[in-house]
Amino acid sequence: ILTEIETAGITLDMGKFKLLETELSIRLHQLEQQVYHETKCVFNINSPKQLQDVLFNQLKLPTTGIKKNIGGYSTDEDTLAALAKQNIAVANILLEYRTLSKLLNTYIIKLPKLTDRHNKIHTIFEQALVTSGRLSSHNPNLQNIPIKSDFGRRIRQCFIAEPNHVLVCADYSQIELRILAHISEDASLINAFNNNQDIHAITAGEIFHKPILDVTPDERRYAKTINFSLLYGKTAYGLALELNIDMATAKKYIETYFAKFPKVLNTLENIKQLARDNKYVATVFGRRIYLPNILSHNKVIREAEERLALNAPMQGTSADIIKIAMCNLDSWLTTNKLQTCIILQVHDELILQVPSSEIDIIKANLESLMTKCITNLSVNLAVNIKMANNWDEAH
DNA sequence: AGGTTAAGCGCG
DNA sequence: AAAGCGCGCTTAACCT
Repeated sequence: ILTEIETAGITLDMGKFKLLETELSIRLHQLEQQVYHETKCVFNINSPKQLQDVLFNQLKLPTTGIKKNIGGYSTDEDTLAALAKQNIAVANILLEYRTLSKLLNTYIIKLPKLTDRHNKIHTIFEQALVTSGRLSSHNPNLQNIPIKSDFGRRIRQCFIAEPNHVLVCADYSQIELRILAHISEDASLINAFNNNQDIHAITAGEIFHKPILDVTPDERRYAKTINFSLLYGKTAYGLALELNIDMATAKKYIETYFAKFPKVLNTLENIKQLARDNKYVATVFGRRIYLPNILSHNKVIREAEERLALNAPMQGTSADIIKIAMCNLDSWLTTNKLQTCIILQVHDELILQVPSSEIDIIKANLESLMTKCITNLSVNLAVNIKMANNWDEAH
């Protein structure tokens, strides 16, 4: 078994990267000026220690409710966002500086230096490293290329197809929640997925006791957060923090959810009990994730292991499914003597580079290759497929 | 000079 | 006391 796979590579638009670098450097310089204007302090913004000193010792900003770490008060995103909410102008400037310097230093400056003579960049995937069974990407990591912000999307636009090719992006829709629906055998969840309904809106309808059509965007957002929380073993405390609501309300939402979907509650409790009994949990396909610390006398360690136990069957089964799909797709490409390459995998999505002449045959077969690669789930799988000349538009 | 840890943050 | 799972990368700070 190959544990380490070097990919065929994806082409970068070097010119676009250069333009982004110039633009971002200018913006970062402006932000530095603004930080000086607000603080009248000359210091290294990238130094957590110096920033902490400026914010809480020089400017004497309020420290109530601010997280602490070993060195004192934290200056992370949550902290700065909390300060921004109190109309502290420098906080917003620092937040933008953080985001942009991360993008510039980690991606825009580094990636173009790693290309080969064809302007292609190759990552290495490890197959047998991650606890849950996912792939791991390094040198460079191409599984954490930005997408969320505007500049992030512009970075993705720099990942392009070779001439006479397109990038095809195929991502599984809500795969971990579908696996939860399968494991819990909850009829209403399975039904919702099999009829391609909006799962977060349906959850919101149940939690807020109203018809799906009356669900507001905020209610849907809450439900979406709760749905994801289930997959990670999040507590009412964490939910309250994330949604910026009080803990009693958060607790009520979670209780209402479990009252409406009792089989999900049952499943999650079962998983924890199995973990304690066996010292492992398993994916739907029987692959085990061992949990040596599940009975630890240290509560912090034990509870962290419990959250891992809850998450591992869903994350692990999802990892199994996409690996099976990749194997099937690869042999299908080989038997049909196609030039299409699987060039990246990002946990629940595949990126293919497809010659123009093969677009039709890929269009006709990719969806069923990915959704029909397994037959033992009681819930359908769904994939979204898009194609374009760059990774942003294909996503 | 060179290695390691801590803080922080990019993605699913 | 802690509170959300899985990763890898960069910078500053610390250590030898």
